[in-house]
Amino acid sequence: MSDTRTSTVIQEWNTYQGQNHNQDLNPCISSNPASQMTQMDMMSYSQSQGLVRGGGDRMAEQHMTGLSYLSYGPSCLSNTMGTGSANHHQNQLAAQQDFSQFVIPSPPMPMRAPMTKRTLSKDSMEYRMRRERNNVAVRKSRDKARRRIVLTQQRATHLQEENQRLQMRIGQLTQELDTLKHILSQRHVQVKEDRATEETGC
Amino acid sequence: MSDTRTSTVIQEWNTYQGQNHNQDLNPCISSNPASQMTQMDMMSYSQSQGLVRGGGDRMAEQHMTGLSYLSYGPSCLSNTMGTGSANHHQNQLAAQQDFSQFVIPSPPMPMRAPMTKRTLSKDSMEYRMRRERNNVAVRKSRDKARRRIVLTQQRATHLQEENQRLQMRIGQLTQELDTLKHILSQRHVQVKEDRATEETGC
DNA sequence: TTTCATTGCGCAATCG
DNA sequence: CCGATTGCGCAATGAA
Repeated sequence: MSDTRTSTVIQEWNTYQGQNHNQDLNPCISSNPASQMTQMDMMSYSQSQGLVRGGGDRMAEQHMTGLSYLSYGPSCLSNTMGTGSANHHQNQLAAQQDFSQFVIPSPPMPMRAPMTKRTLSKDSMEYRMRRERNNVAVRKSRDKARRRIVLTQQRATHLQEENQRLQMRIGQLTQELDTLKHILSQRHVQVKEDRATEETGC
Repeated sequence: MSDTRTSTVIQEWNTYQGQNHNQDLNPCISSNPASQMTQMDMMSYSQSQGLVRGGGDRMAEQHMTGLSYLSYGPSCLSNTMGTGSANHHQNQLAAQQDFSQFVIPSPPMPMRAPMTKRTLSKDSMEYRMRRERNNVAVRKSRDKARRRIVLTQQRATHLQEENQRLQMRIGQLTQELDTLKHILSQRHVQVKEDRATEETGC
């Protein structure tokens, strides 16, 4: 599943635009989030939702087998592209590079309206709320997974130890059993001898 | 470590920009993936190493506390923002909100030139190459982790079963031992009685 | 310093 | 519709 996409990403990066994105903490800026609103630029169009990216399109796009993406001119895409997630998916698709066939050929495709349902936006408070809740859930889920892994590991270790104790115990019991069996066999001989003596004696 | 960032994210989202990103697997494309990556992954790219990659900037950026980024005009930043990762770090730091003290006060800080070395990428082929190699490494590492987890789970299950078998074996041996001990004790009594009889008989 | 390996994290798609 | 999971890419960090 994961092997094929390696090189493909590379081509996609071409579509990237400058985006310095980031940086982590710039002291001045980060301090007051508000300041950054710089980005508004993006929202200028983004939430307009109907237009360019709205969440709606998101859904539509996904199932469109990437057709919608073809339309991306390097120009429009370039600046809106997200760094993180945006890429992955495209990569996977782009990797094969043979989308040309899909572009026109598909007739049966329903191709739903781009943003039928919601504004979904990126800018919407709604969106951020959802994202934040999901992030919390993700952290929770991962903590749980981590704990589970540790417990399983400990359980295995414990069982391994107990196992050795049991093996040892079995060794002891077997030994003891052998001893008793030997004694018993000796006893048996003794009895016979006694009887013989007994008879002779009389 | 992970607790504080919850709310902070919200503010950061302002910086977000649109990005449609997306899409996952195109049926046609995804078809052959997986297969082998397991072993070849390591060597596949490893040897390419010599050419482009500079790497230097990455380090620089990280530890510059973002100073170099300040130079970024809001304009360029706004649209270029990455969706995914860029945020986190900001969050973590932003959460503390007391960076103002660091901004000016730190005199000893070397503060290297903003973009002295390289264009800093994002657009650079170099950057993409590095990212892609890391993505491969990450997938490899996670597959490994997943396999390890499964194996540990199986090991635990196996040990548990063996454990039960051993317990049962111990039960059998103990039982057998008790039986023999009983028989022996009886024999002992028998011998005494015999002797008594013997004496009396004469 | 550079490379690969790990790890924490957010995003988006899916699953219950 | 919501939280839980999961695969994925990014960036920081560890180790060689």
